[in-house]
Amino acid sequence: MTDEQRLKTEEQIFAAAMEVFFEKGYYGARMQDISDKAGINKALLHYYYRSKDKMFEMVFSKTIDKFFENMAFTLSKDMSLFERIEVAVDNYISFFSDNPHIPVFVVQEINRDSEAFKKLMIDKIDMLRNNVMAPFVMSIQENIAKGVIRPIDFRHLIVNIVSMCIFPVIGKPLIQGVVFANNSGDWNLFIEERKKAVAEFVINAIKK
Amino acid sequence: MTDEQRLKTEEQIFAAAMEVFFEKGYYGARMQDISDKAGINKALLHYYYRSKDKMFEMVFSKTIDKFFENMAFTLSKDMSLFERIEVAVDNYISFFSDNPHIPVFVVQEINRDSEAFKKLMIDKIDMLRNNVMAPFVMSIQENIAKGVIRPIDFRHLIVNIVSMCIFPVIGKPLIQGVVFANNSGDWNLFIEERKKAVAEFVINAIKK
DNA sequence: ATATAAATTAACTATTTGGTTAAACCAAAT
DNA sequence: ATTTGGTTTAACCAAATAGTTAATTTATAT
Repeated sequence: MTDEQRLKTEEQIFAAAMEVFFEKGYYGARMQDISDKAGINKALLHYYYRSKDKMFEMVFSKTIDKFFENMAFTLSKDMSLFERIEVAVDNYISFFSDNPHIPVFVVQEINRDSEAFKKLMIDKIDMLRNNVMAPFVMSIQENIAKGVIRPIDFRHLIVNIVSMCIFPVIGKPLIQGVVFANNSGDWNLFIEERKKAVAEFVINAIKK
Repeated sequence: MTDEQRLKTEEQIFAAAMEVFFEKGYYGARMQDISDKAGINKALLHYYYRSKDKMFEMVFSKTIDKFFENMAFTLSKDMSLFERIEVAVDNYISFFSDNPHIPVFVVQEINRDSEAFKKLMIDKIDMLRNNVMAPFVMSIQENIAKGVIRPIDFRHLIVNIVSMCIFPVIGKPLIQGVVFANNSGDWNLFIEERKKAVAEFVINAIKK
């Protein structure tokens, strides 16, 4: 069996594992379901990934990486504060709604075992804080000093932005019920609109 | 055995079931854990609540009720739009942070079986829409007409408010990592601050 | 006090689940 | 052709799990 095929099998398993863990979470995921989805024998799961725990750990770790990479990507550019906000919001909403399982999965699992998550996060946190937080916070301070925006606690601002981008995806059934009365309306249109709506909302909230 | 004692047993079981389902979710909850926590024999669970499914259904239903009641409570008063926002935000943040397991549980379970949730919600949705949404939306339209606030899509406004109130609770480990660098700072203080910060943020965002 | 009905338990069952094992398979090297 | 080493599978195992049963205890009514 060639290297390509070996990798293919391993990757197929991993892809299947992601799907199942995303949909069912750690407790709900079944090794049998994963091997069925990958089209291989269940024993192969343990051949390539020793245990459910190890397998989950790799899926979770990779997902957190992807999550953080996306959080870090856009804000590292050199832009004005308002541009930064526009681009970040657009990027976050795109990412979350293109990968709707990820936010639900991440929220579920960081609350199931928050210590494991914090340990996992330690390595990536500095990158995020240096590349994203720091320049963003500096930009905020500058604009406050220049009198362009109101004085505001950057922690609340950041949490506000992320909340508005991420919650609609994880609260979709709730929002569809309350806002759309389950007529489901055009959810994709609603999310598309939010890219502009949220950015405007934030900028209006801080602009003097 | 007296009526009080009978009720006491049933209620103890229910309370234990809530705790375990809140903490572990449907898939992670174990009937044995629930009976241990209630201090009774496992068979009693089935004596009072036929199955895990039925028991979960009752816990979930009661939780959704509590959730919706809280969402509905404050906005039903007769206040100005800005007062409404202040009171609603204060109330939502208080409720969610006093019952931090509820938002995580609800988000987890509405995504696990969103159809079951929608069915459950149908009865309560009209109440919520009539008592909360309708007067709030009317107030928004009035204030737009009077030129007090910018024209804004009420759906996005509502989703924004709820997002900023609920997400910090369900994303706590993430936020603690990114914003507090896991020094955990004073989380309770941060949440307390948000009651004012979010209300101000929203009002500034819409005020002309 | 005794009969009756409800509450409670210990012990059990059937099924599911993560994980193992030994044999079969297959590709490449000799 | 045969050996060799990694890959894959069918069959199996032990523990866990939701649910059941039959017996015991407790409370209530007569």
